[in-house]
Order: sequence, then C-alpha cells, then structure tokens
Amino acid sequence: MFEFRVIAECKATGARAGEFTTPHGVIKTPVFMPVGTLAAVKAMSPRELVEINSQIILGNTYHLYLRPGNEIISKAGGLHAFMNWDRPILTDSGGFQVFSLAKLQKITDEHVMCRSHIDGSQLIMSPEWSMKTQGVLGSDIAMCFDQCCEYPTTHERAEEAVRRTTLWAKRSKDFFMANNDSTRQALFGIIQGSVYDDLRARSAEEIISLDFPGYAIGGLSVGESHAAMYHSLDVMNDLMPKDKPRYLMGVGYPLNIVEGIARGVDMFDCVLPTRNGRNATVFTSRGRLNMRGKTHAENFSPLDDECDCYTCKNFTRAYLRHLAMTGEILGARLFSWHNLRFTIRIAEMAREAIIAGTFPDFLENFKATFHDDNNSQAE
RNA sequence: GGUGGAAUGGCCGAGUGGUCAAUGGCAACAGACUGUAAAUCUGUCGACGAGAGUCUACCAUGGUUCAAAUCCAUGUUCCACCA
Repeated sequence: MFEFRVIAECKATGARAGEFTTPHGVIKTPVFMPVGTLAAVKAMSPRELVEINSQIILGNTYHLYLRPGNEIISKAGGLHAFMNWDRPILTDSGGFQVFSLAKLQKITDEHVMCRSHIDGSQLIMSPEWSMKTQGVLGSDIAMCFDQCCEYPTTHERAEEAVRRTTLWAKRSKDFFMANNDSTRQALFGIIQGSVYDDLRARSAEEIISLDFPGYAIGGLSVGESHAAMYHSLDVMNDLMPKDKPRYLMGVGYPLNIVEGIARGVDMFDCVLPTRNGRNATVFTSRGRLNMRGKTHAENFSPLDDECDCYTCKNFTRAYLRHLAMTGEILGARLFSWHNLRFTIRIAEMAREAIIAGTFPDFLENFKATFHDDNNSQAE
C-alpha cells in the first residue's frame, strides 16, 4: 500500500509518469485532483466526477470538522461513505485555513487558536487535532498540519513558518503513527519556505528526514509571479526524493500545471476550475475565456472544439453565455464540468506524452497555443 | 364629468431653491479569482474630450429668481377615488 512506482520519465525535463497505490485504487500520475472542501466538489455529483475521470478528490479537515463534525462523519462510516465516493480522497489538514483565515486566529508553536468563520466560536487547531480529525474522515492521504506564509513575506517570517512546519510535522507524524491506521491512510509531509531558496532547502531536508510516503510543496500560488513559482519548483525538483509522489498544493492554472509537471510534480489540486466555472470563466486549449463577454453572444460553436466534455459536446457558447447572464445554476455546472475535465485532461495528456517520450513537444505545443492576454504572468 | 395624486438618466426609484450630471437597486459592459468564509468580489455606466473642461439633461411650453429636477401658470399623459 502507498507504493509509488515511476513508470516513465522525460529525459529532457523533470517530468515523470507514475502510479500511486491507495486503499481506494491506483492513482495514475501526473494527476489533477478536484477540490471538494465540504464533501462536495461544488456543482458536481460523484457520478459526473467519475465521468470526467477524477481519480481522486480533496476534502478539508477544518471545514468538515465544523460541519457536519466528526460525530456525524464517524456515524456515516467516514467521508467516503458519507459522500458516496469510492475512489481515493486526500484531506487537507486545515493548515491552509491558518493562512486564509489568518484574521481569525492566533498562532503559537503549541497550536492555533481560531474563531469559526461560521459563528465565531473558538476552536483549537493543532497537529494532533488535525490528525485525529483526518483519521475520522478516513481519507487515503492525510496531510501534515503546516503553516503557509502569505506573499510577499520576509525571510524572517518565512523561516519561522519553516521551523514551525517541521515542528508540527513531527507532532503530526507521532500522533498519526500512534492513533491513525497507517495501513489505510498515508500521511504526506509539506515543505514550506516561501520563495527563499535556502529556506526551501532547509524545509525539504527537515521534512524529508522525517520520512513520509509522499511530499507536498506548500506556500506557492499565493500571489508570487509565475517565474518565481517556477524557480522554486526547479529548486524543489533537485531536493525531493524521486521515489515518492510530489504534490504541488493549490495549483491549477493550466500553464502552471504543465510547467509543474515539467519540474517533476506528480499531483495538483486547485479550486480554480470550479470557482472560475461558477464565475463564468473557462479554460480552453487556446486560453482563457470570460464567458460573460458580449463577444460570445452569437457564437454558436463550442467552448473548445478539442475538448471531450459534456459541455463542449452539447452546448454552444451563445447558450452558455445566456446561462451565465441569467444566473442559471446549469451554467455554473456546465462551466465547472468543462473546466474540471479540461484540467484533468491536461494531466492525462501530459502522462501520455511522458510515456510516449514526447513530453517536450507537448509542453512546447501547450505553451504555444494557450494564450492568456489578460494574464501578464502567463508568459 | 368631479376630486386628489404622479411624470427623474435603459428600467425601478431617491432627491423639494444653490454643495446635482443628479443617492440606491437592477440591467448592461469590462476585470479579478491558484491546498474554497466566493453561484463571489471590483470597476465603468448622459455626450464629446487624453485631461482640464465643454455641452445637453429631471414630460412640454412659458414664467419667478443671481440661481430651478425642486416654486408658479398652462398643456399633455398616467394613476386613484367619487359619480
């Protein structure tokens, strides 16, 4: 269980194709993992997620702890049974909420005193709390409780987060090994360090020395430039063990995914496909489109004629724009559906190319055809 | 037929003498969104102009006033109630 097998590597880049075995099936990498924070990938049913070949989805410890809470999840028989999803699940530790809900909390080495964003009630997040909750959720992959830095941040603050993340990783693993079922659940370590090479190196060394079945790169895609992100990924590519899966947390912008794969990343997750979908922005093989734009009002062609998703095979841009303009739920669903399938397919195509030995061509071709005039960072 | 009320920018609707090119909301147009406090948020929204600014505007016409979307007169249309 939790064996990672690299089945092909790109000679020219760091890209690799692999298989990661979990209790709910084998995950073929590179892989994009849709985010289902509250035990639902927004706007999508499990059946639809299977149709677009979602191999694994995410859930969130903090959010599910607040609602519905451990007791109900436990009575349901775990998160898989609760939400009727029988493929792998990865749960985020709540570490990201320490970052995204920073105004509501006080952080010390011991724990994070946090106010619920729902009703203001107090809760204490800690490595032990996170491991216990993730144990109840029963995810295939649990994540260490970490501290993610804002961007930009000083070297000093980033160093503090690295130190704390290592401390918490040790406590996460200790509690996990003593209380969770490590034959049914893998615990991944998370490397921090913001955009500072020395801190990345230090964090990698400290976390890898703790020996986890997989490693995540945290603290990126928080506002830094794409160039800075790629640089950090280059640094990480040299530091991370080749025989373990590598997970770039929070990345889902199409170009970032292919550039990440080229730098040895195996797993990605992101809210972008679903959030942008609900907000009527879609990704296509030619770039990004704001589907509320008047320019699509009388366009009767599909979003992306190269896409194999339900939305692209059945609906015109004119109709989809109409759904967006009228606020129909179906619009949010169809855009999310397409964005997820599009993003998942990037990883699928990259995998095929890596196995076929044509990944460099795939990468160049993708970069050449994916235009995003509005995103200056998308170079 | 009588009495009372109302007419404001694409729509709804504030505004009762100057600080009004005119609050708000909607619509429209544009933008943002990266381990989800997001089916959310931001900007623009009379015309011309890069801008300073100029012009045209609150049913119509005429009037009062230094000054009118705001006051007066007449007309037009609409609404309510009474016959």
